[in-house]
Amino acid sequence: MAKVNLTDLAKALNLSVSSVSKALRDSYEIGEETKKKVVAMAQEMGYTPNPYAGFLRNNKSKTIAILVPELTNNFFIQAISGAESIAQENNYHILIYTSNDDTEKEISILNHLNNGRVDGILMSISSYTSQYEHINKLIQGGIPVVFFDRICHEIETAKITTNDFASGLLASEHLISSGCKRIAFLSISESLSIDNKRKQGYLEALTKHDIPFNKELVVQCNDDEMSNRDKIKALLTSKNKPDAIFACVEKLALTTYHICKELNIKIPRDLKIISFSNLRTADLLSPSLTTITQPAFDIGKEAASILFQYLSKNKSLIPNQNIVINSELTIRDSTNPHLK
Amino acid sequence: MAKVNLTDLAKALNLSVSSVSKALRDSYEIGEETKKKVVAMAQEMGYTPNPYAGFLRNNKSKTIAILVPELTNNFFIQAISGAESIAQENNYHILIYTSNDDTEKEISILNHLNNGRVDGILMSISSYTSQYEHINKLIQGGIPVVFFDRICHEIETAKITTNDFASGLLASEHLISSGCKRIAFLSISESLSIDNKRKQGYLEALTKHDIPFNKELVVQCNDDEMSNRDKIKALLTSKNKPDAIFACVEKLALTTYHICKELNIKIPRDLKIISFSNLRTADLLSPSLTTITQPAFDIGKEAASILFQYLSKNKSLIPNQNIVINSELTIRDSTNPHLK
DNA sequence: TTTTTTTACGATAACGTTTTCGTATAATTT
DNA sequence: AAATTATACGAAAACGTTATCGTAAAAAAA
Repeated sequence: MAKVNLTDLAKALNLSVSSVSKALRDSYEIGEETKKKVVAMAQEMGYTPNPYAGFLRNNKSKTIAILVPELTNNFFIQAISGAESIAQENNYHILIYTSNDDTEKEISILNHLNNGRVDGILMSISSYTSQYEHINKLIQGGIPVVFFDRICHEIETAKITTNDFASGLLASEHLISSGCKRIAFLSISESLSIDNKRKQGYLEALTKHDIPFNKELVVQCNDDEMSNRDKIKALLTSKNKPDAIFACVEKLALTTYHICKELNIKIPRDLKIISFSNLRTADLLSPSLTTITQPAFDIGKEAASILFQYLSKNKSLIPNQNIVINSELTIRDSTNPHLK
Repeated sequence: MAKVNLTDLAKALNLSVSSVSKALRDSYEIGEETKKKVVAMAQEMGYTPNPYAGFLRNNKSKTIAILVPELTNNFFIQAISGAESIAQENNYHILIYTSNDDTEKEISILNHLNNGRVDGILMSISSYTSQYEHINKLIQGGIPVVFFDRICHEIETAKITTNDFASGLLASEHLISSGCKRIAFLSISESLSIDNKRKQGYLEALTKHDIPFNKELVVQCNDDEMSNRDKIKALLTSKNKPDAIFACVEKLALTTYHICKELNIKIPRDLKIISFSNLRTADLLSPSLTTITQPAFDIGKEAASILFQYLSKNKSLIPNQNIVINSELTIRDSTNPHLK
């Protein structure tokens, strides 16, 4: 059951390798009957082209990479799923990589991709990445990069995000309109663009409604679950504890839920919570969680579409552009002022 | 900024291409000083080997495929994450494919992979797959396949599962010991091995505890969310409605939760629920959900480990073996007999 | 010193495609 | 009938590696 290649086919057909190749690619140079014979024989002998030979010859791999900080994250997996759907349509293959939110690993992965293995890259940068040479190297080397969600402003290319500032403002105003006066903001990263924008929205809401900004109400979290627990617990047991929490990412809202359960803090009576989240069970939580839901699937689709659009044009330089797909506020019990 | 290849390097060093290649692969045929010079120059010129040239030459791609029915599924994504961690350790790359639980697509994807694009495949079969020629073709063609979770008994290779029968028995007995007498089983597929085994465990529990089997209490669901809703709703509003539900997969438990909310059925008072699930928010649901949690991450790790073990030995034929990693029962409120 | 062995490298084929170019035959035009 | 143009195919180079083999020069053994 040895693999059959073009040479085998050509011998069986008494044709040259080049003619067989052309026949299979439906070239005008080959007669109709010959084409049919070739296709039939290819079918019969179970011929499948060796992809790597073609990649080598054409310098194109029909493969893209998706790099995300983590896989077990509802947002990222939905975005990947969206990108995958577009990739299937375009007959592209997807290589998956995770950086574990580690800049070193991100650099290492991207460096390994800078060799023609992929035609393009879709990525969300790690929270701590602040130097971008490794990404610029790729683009200069002719491998287009499209950012989604955790984007990098400093690099000129396409960036797909949601309306983070407006959503941050909306979320905060929703809390304010629910009667909250001491709103805490749980941040996941000081350097991340999405985090900053959401925070800006939060600050804008405070200003707009004449609520004094209190530094202690901004809690700087990170990837360490344990340390986040401690920080949030400290916040919720402090003298001037907040009456509401705006979690920048889902994970922090869930941590808060756990802590509230532990400390017997009643949501929404004692504390209202809103969060950016793609949790499918938000409405089944106890209490159901008010969320800003990002269109993760569509963001992934859009990112992939843009990339393929330029790849099909053989344009590796994607002009700078910011594409924004709006999030949706879904009001549930965790911010309901009338609930005990 | 053209890509530099071995020829460029060789010219710059006044060496032959073959010597440069050997030097970079640390061959004993090359002198120490020369090696150093070559490595230094490679670094300086930013040489990265073209992977496809090597793949073509060596007939090895250091790439595996993972094929799952769906991505937006906690179990699969955790399993993929586990496999990915092992792949990173072994410097392997991962191509991701989804079949959308569609046998046709599964066949199409696997056929496209039967050409040396990947060195091996990790997969969970689609619910409806009942012919296995497309998989056998791969194995006979020298591409090893390892199954995880949704395995295929008919094919001789490594299969990683959890203890489905024992867990199904345990789950059912837990419901029985919580006082349930009319336990419904929500099945996701009649042909799926895991589904059958869990159901066998369920049946065994009934027999063991002298509970008569009632055909109407086995609800055959599928991938159509709407039709599942109807079926479960019909079940819960029928004359002989159940006092407990054992959901074979997470999705069906969540659908049941939604329906109960809608119909105002109180869990666990009116209906107890247990489910196979990898939901991270199971303990935050209203009420918290009693689960059989599969070691998804470990299953993925194990599947990848087995595959790499044979790939590194250049053995493409993996002997038949069933590896079982046990699930864990976590008792929560949804099956608590003392709760109102 | 002569012979053998080791060391260090180069030439070349091969992996399986795709594509450019050349050309014999057949078809068409003058 | 002669000249031109399609038509249908083959030869060969190229993509960038790796590995086999051959061989000078240097080192070791005789």
